[in-house]
Amino acid sequence: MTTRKEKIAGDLDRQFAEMGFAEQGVEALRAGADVSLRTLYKYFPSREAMVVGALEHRDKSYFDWLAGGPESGIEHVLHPIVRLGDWLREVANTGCLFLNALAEHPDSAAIRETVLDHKARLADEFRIRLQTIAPDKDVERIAETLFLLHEGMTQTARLHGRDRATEAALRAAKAALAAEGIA
Amino acid sequence: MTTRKEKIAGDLDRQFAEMGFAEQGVEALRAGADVSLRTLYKYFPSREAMVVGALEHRDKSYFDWLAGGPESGIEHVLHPIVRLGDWLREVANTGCLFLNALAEHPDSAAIRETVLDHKARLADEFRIRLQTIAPDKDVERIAETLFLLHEGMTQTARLHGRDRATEAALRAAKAALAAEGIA
DNA sequence: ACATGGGTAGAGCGATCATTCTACTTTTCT
DNA sequence: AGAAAAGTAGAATGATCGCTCTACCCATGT
Repeated sequence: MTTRKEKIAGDLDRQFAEMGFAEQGVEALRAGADVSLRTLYKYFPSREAMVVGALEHRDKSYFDWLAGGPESGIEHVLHPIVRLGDWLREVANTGCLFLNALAEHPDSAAIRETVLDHKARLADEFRIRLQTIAPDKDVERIAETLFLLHEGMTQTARLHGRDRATEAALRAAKAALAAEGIA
Repeated sequence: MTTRKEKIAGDLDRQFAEMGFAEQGVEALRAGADVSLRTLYKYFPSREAMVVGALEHRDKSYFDWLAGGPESGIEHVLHPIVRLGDWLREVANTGCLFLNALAEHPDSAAIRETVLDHKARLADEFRIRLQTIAPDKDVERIAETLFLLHEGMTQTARLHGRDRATEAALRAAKAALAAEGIA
């Protein structure tokens, strides 16, 4: 079951993603979530808390999105990049919500922490998957490369189109894995 | 010789880079550029024009920064990525000013155009360099990969540190070139 | 000498911002 | 049924925003 707070957080996520952070005043957020100002402030007592709430919602959504997929082989490792391609095609393609938030609020400690936490967990995702299929390799180093490709793909997609970006990232990932002796 | 407008644009660039776009009101920009409000508005008749001016200044700075370097071989192609590493170490490491601006002003046509123009020219930079050393290869496709690595490196640097990001990008670039038969 | 162009300082304007508050209604639980 | 909790609408507040305007200053060139 989803609580009211979670529902509102989802609405905030969607609105920040569609319209950016700067252009969305609290009144617009309220209208988009279809709640009263009082209720909105009850769950998210400041605009900063609304941003953090939206990011936490997006964090959950995205890791849910990555769940499943091949359990072994190189596909297991590449799966997050493939799923990012699906996300860009099916959900949204407006850059990284976390990095956009960081760009907009560079001196909010709470937002910064939420972003860094999400990105650290994403890097872990690649490490864990690599550890599963190639524990004898330099997992740390290869995971860093895959993480970099994931970030680059997100940004390139909004500039050059999703499909070109997805293809480039997957090709580069395979080349990087091959160079490390992972086929 | 640098005109007054160019000097102010440089100040705007620096301020947006250091403090982000959202937190900088026009009065703060004025103070940072050490001019009067009237003069600032004379050269940049709106806040949007100030953002565009800063981006155009950054565009020039960055392509100047990429100039020079090895004239042949794989180093010629990798040079922009090496120089990005220098930039992140010596100049600033706060993500991409252009993408940050786009995140902050998603529905300003002028800003969007300035950003897309810069990124298109950056992609061209890789194409031209590839054309020089490997005109028989699929320049378009390989350039896309290098562009993606450049973008990913910029974002990864502020999350995981410049040096790790630089190493990962260079390694991935070499692997991608090797996979295409460019040594 | 003095007009002119380009500069300064900073007050003022209307709009919008995040946030709080009052007053009322609906839902939920016992 | 009735109390308590949780919702609604939306006005009010004070701060800040982008931007304009007035009034004055100081170089420079003929």
